Amino acid sequence: MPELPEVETICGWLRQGRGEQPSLLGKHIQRCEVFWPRAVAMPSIAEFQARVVGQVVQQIGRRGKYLLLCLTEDYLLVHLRMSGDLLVERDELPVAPHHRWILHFTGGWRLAFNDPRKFGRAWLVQDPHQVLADLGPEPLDENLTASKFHLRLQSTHRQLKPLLLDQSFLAGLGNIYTDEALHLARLHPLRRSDSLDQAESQRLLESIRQILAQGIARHGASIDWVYRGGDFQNYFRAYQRTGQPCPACGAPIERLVVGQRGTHICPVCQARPA
DNA sequence: ACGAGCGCCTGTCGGC
DNA sequence: TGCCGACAGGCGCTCG
Repeated sequence: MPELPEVETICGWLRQGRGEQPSLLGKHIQRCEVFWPRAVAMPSIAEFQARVVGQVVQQIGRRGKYLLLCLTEDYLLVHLRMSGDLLVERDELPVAPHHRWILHFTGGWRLAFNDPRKFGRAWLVQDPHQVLADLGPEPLDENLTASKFHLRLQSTHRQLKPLLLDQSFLAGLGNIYTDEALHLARLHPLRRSDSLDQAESQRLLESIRQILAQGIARHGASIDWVYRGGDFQNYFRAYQRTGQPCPACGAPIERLVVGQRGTHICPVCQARPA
């Protein structure tokens, strides 16, 4: 499920708690179970389990689509990929069907990584840079100015959509928020990045930020069978709205495939490049 | 440098 | 009803 707003939402819930669920800050890891070994990318399962036990959660953050738990001695990084979720739940509950690993805390709570499609991964490392080194800038970071963003776009000759999905160009956008941002910016996903003028680049950056801010404010999108509590799916402009009217001009939204990803555009607002 | 194709996985949905 | 292909919020790899 996870793009930047969903990961940011989960990050906030882990940090601040949610309803009955407590914050994980200060929680002491007592035991660790792994049910799907490939869900742990690094280190070995044995070392992962041995090292994580006894550590305390000190900080919780996000970088791109990665969740970062800063522990006493190590960092636990989690990437949810397509279907992953992190759940804080009572330790006496039965293990749900798609739980891939569980951290048991003292005090009767646990953190479960649930992931039907098994694409998600966790890393336990001393230095997060080992995993995050190739990530591009955070789109919401004010240090990313419109002129810097324009220069980054000019530095390559790629289709806008695959470029925005490239995490080394910009960290955090996925298929939903890319389609939404391109629609808001009135830019066709096949436009070449170095064809944008200064004003278009600025419009794109502002659109990305506006869409991400809305997504975060709505606690992300909840679609398909995975429900997590966000409702941004009710405000989609283009994504998965094939045939429905464009909110700006009323023309029917079209679906095409760009870079092997389903892509949704308004054929009127987002003019196809020559 | 860039993009297509494919693998990794499970589940859902629409068509026949 | 049952089967089958298309598709799904991601990303790393190979190949041209």
